[in-house]
Amino acid sequence: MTDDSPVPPRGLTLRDVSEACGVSEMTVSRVLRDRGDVSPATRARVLEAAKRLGYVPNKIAGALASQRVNLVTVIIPSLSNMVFPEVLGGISAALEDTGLQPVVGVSHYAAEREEAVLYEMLSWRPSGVILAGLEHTQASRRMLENAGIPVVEIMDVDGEAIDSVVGISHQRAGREMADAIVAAGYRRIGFLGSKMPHDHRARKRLEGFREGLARVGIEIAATEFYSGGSALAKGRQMTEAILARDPDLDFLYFSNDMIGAGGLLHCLEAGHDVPGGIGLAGFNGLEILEGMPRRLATMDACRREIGERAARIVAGRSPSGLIGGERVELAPVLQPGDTIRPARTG
Amino acid sequence: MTDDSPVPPRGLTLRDVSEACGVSEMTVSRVLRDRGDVSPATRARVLEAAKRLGYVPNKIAGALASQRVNLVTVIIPSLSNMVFPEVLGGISAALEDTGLQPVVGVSHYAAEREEAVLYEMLSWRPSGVILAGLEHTQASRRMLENAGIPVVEIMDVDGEAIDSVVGISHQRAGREMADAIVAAGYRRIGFLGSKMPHDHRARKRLEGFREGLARVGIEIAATEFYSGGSALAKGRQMTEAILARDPDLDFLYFSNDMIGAGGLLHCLEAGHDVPGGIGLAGFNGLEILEGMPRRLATMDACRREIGERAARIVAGRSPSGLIGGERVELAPVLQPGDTIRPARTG
DNA sequence: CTGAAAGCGCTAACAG
DNA sequence: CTGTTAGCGCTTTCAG
Repeated sequence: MTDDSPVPPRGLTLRDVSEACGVSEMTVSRVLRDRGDVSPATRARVLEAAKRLGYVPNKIAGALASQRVNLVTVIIPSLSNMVFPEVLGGISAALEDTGLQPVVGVSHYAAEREEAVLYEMLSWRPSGVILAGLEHTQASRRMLENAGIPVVEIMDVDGEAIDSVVGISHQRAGREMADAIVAAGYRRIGFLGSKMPHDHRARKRLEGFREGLARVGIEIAATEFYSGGSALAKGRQMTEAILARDPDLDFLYFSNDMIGAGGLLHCLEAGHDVPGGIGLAGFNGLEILEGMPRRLATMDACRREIGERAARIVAGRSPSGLIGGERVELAPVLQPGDTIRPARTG
Repeated sequence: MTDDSPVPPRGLTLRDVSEACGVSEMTVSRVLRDRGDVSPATRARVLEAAKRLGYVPNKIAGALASQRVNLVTVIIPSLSNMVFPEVLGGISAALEDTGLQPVVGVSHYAAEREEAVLYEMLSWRPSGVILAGLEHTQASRRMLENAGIPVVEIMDVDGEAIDSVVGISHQRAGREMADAIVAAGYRRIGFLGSKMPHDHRARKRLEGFREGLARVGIEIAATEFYSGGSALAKGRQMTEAILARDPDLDFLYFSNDMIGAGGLLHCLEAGHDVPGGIGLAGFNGLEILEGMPRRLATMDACRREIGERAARIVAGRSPSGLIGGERVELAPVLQPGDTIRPARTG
């Protein structure tokens, strides 16, 4: 613990290293950044001195001088929804050996909050921005347009992008789910979701879902919304409530897998015939579903791939070779699981 | 989209604002930072110009000049374990109006990775560091000791701290769980956990647990470990496996709530008598447990409070008024739920 | 209340 | 291969 090396309490500088090894600051800098040719001998001396002193370069000064910052701003709505940590996983993986580092901000599904976080983060002059959704404040859009760096909006492709976009169409996802449900012969359908007016993607799924049903002349028969609390518990309670109010429902579409899993648990306990008497489906393809008594029908939102593709665009490693303005629409796949009966044929 | 305001593609400077409003750079800077007295008139002119141009201050330059950075480095092992996002929630909340901003790094439970992330982040000269655990590489410790900023190690108090520490004793948590299980009359006990040699807290809980049982002459009768995959599914499979191997077990202690929940689901489906024939307990007090068919016994790890207390120390707002070297040990509370029978009395 | 000068610690761009 | 000279955009400090 007590350490006799002459380390100042704070902030060693290049100069300290330079003096410690008798090499110019410039050459020390070169060695430490692995730039330009330096003789092996001086190189070794520099590294030894830097290590001995415990020198940590000051990126603030470096960034100011070089006008280059290896940071990528990532703004997501929430960390408690497992969806976003998974996207982050994809981003981190793709950025791994690009020298870029993701820095995460959270908007809590509020555009104003997003604006504040964005402002704060842009003031560090990152080399790129990845942010969820296409809905932002006017000010946010202006900042992003003027930042002069790659901007990738992720998760959703239903709308107009600022620069590049990587995601899925939630409207289509909703529509396809409706099609599958109808094809399986279900007719009296309930929808359960969260009371989040600012979760645009959930809203779009619901719109697409309504539209899909409308095509065959069906309307949603009942809805139930929640806010706050344990999603699993809420799913359970909402399911009980909606079925109490409307026992004739033959399908429940949940806006996310967690409440869907809660609904599934309720139905099984209540002795409902799943998927014969009543079908169930969620959305996201969360890993947690794998441990449930039955596999809930769901639709994979391609979370990890979205993160990877977005990161590659920011890193300028997109296979397209484009410099911005890219549009990548991924196709979520329906995973019917065990809670939706096979489609009727003929 | 097309915007006729004369915004350069990148990086407006104070000078631009200064010229646009005919006020010295210095005064513009004062207005924008809300420092020093400025006449309302000039103040208004400056703000107007800054807003019109869409000026975003350059924190890199500001930080270099002022030697002050409003960033707090937070390094956690993982984002996929819901425990850590919850800690982050506490940190964010406590930092809310301190002007400090958390910046998150992930170590993936690897000390070397932590060291790399720490080096990277310290090179931005943050005003404080919060990191999980007490086990770090030698180099990490040195960096932290020499950084000259508040360092708070969180989650765990069993070991020697670098500066401040906020957490619980996982050894004691394990011991107390053992006591409760023994008091309830269970005798043939199995342990199920993850194969993570670098999850020191899980290891310490197991040690404490063993010790608690040893006091009354009991040894763990069977163990099962997993790695990777859906924790819920793994919990289910492991439980089935351990009970197949050793049907006489009357209690299963899971190293985390997720596998515990999986175990619970298995036991209920298999028709085991819970908690009469077999008791179950997890660890963490995760929210997801609330939606399960039964409330799994668990122990709250005080995640949010840990985050809050750590952040307050970094922000210099600790009620103790101390400047570092603080030690806060929180007491996790056993939540017996429905899966451990009442303690035998007499 | 406002401005001018002098750096913060590093790196780009040139010389040797 | 190595060193010198200017800044990067802002804030500190000190004069008005």
